[in-house]
Amino acid sequence: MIEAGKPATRLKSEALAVLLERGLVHQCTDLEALDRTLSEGPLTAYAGFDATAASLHVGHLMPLMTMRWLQKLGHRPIVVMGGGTSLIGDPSFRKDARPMLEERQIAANIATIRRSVERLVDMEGPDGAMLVDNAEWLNEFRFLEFLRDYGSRFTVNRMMTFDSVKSRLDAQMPLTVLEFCYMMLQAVDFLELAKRHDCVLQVGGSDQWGNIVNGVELGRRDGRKLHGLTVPLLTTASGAKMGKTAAGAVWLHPEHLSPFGFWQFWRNTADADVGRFLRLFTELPMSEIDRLSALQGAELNEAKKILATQVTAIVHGPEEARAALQQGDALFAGEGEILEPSHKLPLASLAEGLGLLEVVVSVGFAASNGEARRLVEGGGVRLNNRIVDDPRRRIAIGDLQANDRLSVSVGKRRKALVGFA
RNA sequence: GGAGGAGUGCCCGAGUGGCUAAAGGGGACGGACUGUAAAUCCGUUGGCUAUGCCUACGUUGGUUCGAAUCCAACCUCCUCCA
Repeated sequence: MIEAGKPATRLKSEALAVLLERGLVHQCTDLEALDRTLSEGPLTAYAGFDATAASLHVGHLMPLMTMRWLQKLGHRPIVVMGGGTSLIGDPSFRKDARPMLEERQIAANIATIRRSVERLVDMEGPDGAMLVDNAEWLNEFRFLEFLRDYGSRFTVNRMMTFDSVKSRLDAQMPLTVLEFCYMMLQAVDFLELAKRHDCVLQVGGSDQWGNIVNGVELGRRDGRKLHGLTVPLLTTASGAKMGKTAAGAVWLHPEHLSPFGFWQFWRNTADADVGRFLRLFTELPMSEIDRLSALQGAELNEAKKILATQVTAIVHGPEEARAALQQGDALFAGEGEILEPSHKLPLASLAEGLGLLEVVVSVGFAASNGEARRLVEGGGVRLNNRIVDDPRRRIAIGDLQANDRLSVSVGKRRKALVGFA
C-alpha cells in the first residue's frame, strides 16, 4: 500500500507517475509490476459502475479521472456497467433490503450514465474506450455450470480473510450468502474482461479492494497477471464523506443537477481542499496547481473559480463551464442577476393567486410547503433581491421584472430565475 | 429447538399510559459575522387547503375516554443454551 500524494521514486511509466502525483492512487496490488507493464506499452484497464442510480455523482469522478488519464497516456479504458450485478441489488445495505431493480430501469440508468461517461473518456474510433455491460456474461451462467467453473476456484478459507467479510463476522453481524458471493461475481467480471479484451487492470474505489484482489487472484489461477488499483475515498478536509448538498447528491448528469449547480458545488470548496481537488479533478499542470493552492485568504477564491470551471468543463463541456462562470460572477459580484431563466411557470398561474411558498417549492429549494414556510419565516428567502418574510405572500404581475421574470433566492448560494410565459 | 434481549424521526439515542410531533447529540438547512471558506453564536429540522386536521415510535390486531408506552400474534436482529 502506498500513500496518496507521496512522491513517486524510480517509476518507469508516465501513467503511474501522473496518477500518483495527482493523488489518484490509494492502494495497488503490485506497484512495481504494474509500473513495468504500463511502461511496456498500451494496456487495457477497466472500472465498474453500479447501474442502480439514474446518474453518476462526484464520487464516481475519481475512477473516471483515472481512466481519463490512462487514455490520455495511450492506454485503453473499458467502462463496465453493472447491469447484471445491479439486478441482485447492493447487498451492503442489509437493514431494509431495497427492492431489486427492474431490468428496464437498469437499462434506462445505463443509457443516462453512458452520457456522462462519454464526457470523460473518448469512446470514438477503434482505439476508443469501450462500454460493456456485465449482464452480457453474468446472465448467461447457469448455476451448476457456474459452481463448477468458478466455485471451484475460490476457497472459503481465503474469502474469510477479506476485511469486508472478517469485520462483519467479528462484529457478529450476519453476512448473507448473496453478499458472500457478490465478490465472486466481480472477480469473474475481471477474468471475463481479461479473456475478451485483454484487460489487465481494474480501477475502483477503496471499498472495492477486496473484490478487486479476488479478481486478481482468480486471474492468477487462470495463468494471468492482473493488477488492481484503488482510488482514495473522496472526503472533505473535515473528514466527512462528500458529495451531498442541500439538493442531494452532486450528480454528473445535467438533468439531475444543472451545470451551474455543479459549478457552484466546486466553487464552494473549503479552503483546505482546494489544492487536493485541483490535483484530483482537473488536468492543470502541477506547477499551476502549486501556484493556485499557495494563494492566501480571499485570493484563494480565484483558485476555487478555476477549479469549478475546469471540472465543469470536463464534465459538461467548455461552453457550459464558461456560462457557469459568468453566471457565478454576475450573481455574486454585485447585484447581478441570473441571465437565463432556470425555471418556467405558466403566466396564467399568477391570476390563480400563485403563492410564494409554491414558487420556492417548484424551483426545488424546498421539498414541501412547510419547509418553504420555515425558510421564509427565518428570513432566508428573497424575491428580486428583497427579503420577503410573509409566508402568505402571493406573486402578482407587478412583482415581475422585464420579460416577465422573477428572481427567487434562498440563502446566499441558491438562486433561480423563473420565466413566466 | 429452548431461554433471555432488542427494533423510536436523516443518523445515533432518551422516553414504560395523558403535559409526546416525541429529550439530548450529530448531520443538514436558514440567520449573524465573513471571502459564495473555516471557526463561532442564534434559529429551524413530519405533511396539509393550518389557532385545526392527518401521518409517525418493526407489522397486524386488541385493552383503554386516551398507547411509542399495556396485551396477543407475527416479522427481523442480537446473546446464551441444545
